[in-house]
Amino acid sequence: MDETRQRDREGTRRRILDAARRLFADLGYDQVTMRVIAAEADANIALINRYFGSKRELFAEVLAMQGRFPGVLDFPEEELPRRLAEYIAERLRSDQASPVMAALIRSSNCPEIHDLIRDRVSSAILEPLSARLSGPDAAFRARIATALITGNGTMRQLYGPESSDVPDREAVIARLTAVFEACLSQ
Amino acid sequence: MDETRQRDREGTRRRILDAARRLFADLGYDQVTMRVIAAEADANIALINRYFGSKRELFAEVLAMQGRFPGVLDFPEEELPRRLAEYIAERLRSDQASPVMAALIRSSNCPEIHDLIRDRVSSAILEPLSARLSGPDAAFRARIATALITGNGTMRQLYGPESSDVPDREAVIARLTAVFEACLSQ
DNA sequence: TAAGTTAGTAGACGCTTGTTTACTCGTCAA
DNA sequence: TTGACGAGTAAACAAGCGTCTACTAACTTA
Repeated sequence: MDETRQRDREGTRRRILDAARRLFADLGYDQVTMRVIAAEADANIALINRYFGSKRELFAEVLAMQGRFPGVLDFPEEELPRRLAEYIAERLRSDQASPVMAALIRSSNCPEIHDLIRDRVSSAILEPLSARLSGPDAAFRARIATALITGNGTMRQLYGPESSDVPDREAVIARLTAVFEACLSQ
Repeated sequence: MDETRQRDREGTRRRILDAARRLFADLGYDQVTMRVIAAEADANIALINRYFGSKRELFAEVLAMQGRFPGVLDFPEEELPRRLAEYIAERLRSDQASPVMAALIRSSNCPEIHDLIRDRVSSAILEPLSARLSGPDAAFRARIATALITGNGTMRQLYGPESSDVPDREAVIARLTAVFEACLSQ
């Protein structure tokens, strides 16, 4: 590459961050190498460590980019099962899962970032969900629902987005709503 | 090590297999190195490939060791929710999860063995569970229940075996039974 | 006892990983 | 025009990985 390149610190930083977000979501933390991120971002590999410090810190910044678990949790308690069901139903077929959610599931076994993952699941899903539940054992009920959400991601990862035997959207939502009600009800 | 060692092909093979089962369950496929397996088995590293061909084939053999998803599925349909709930409740606190189950969850993101994991989940959980369900959408209902099982494993991996806010066993089983009923009921 | 088979060993092989160093050169203030 | 700053680059670094080869030595068979 003999061409001269623009000097654009902020732009390069953003390209790296975008590439990292895509790749971490698609492949998980330890299946993504610095060289692949650099190539995808069309940047030099040394710039990743220059701008972010390390791969781990880059991953932390990717996690920090995204907000809470998509607006699903911003509803009154009695609507939560239905909203969560719709969210899962959407993710069952659609090709793109939530990047952060995907990164979490695909990276949960990497010890280097275990604390980042755990804190993120806590602050983005478990705690806000638990806080919305009234009655006893709110934390435990939220934990079961969270297990269902992450488990759905794992199944999707194993079997791909389009499982042959998923019934129509109506039935899926009805079923999942009932399941979340069983998780979350007082 | 100047000591002479016993020549015991079957014994060495079994030591390697046992060490691999433990380590894969505790750490997942790609966090376990051949050298660590060899050390844990007190065997030479070259013997692993001699006896099993490759790391992947060793993992396949570890998966093949174990039978179906622990007897839980050998009950009539109407007992399944309760049995599954008891199984999960047990695994919530106890220190040792099912080795194969743990290995599955901790390794599900490794592309090298993706097909092994998927086939194993299918044959050990998804298909036998689905086969026991009557009525429409059996495969989908089984899939939700499987997501709950694997998701529970993921949560356990993130937060450890002893989560502070787990209610007493009675309440846990009651709650989980209701959730599995919502998953599996016709 | 001599020859052949094979379990076990030590060490290197080629490769990939995250990270770092030494350098080039575009940009802008003095 | 000159000099300093810093974005961008190429190459190397040490460490780790799965795998393989050449060898030793224990057991079996003739």
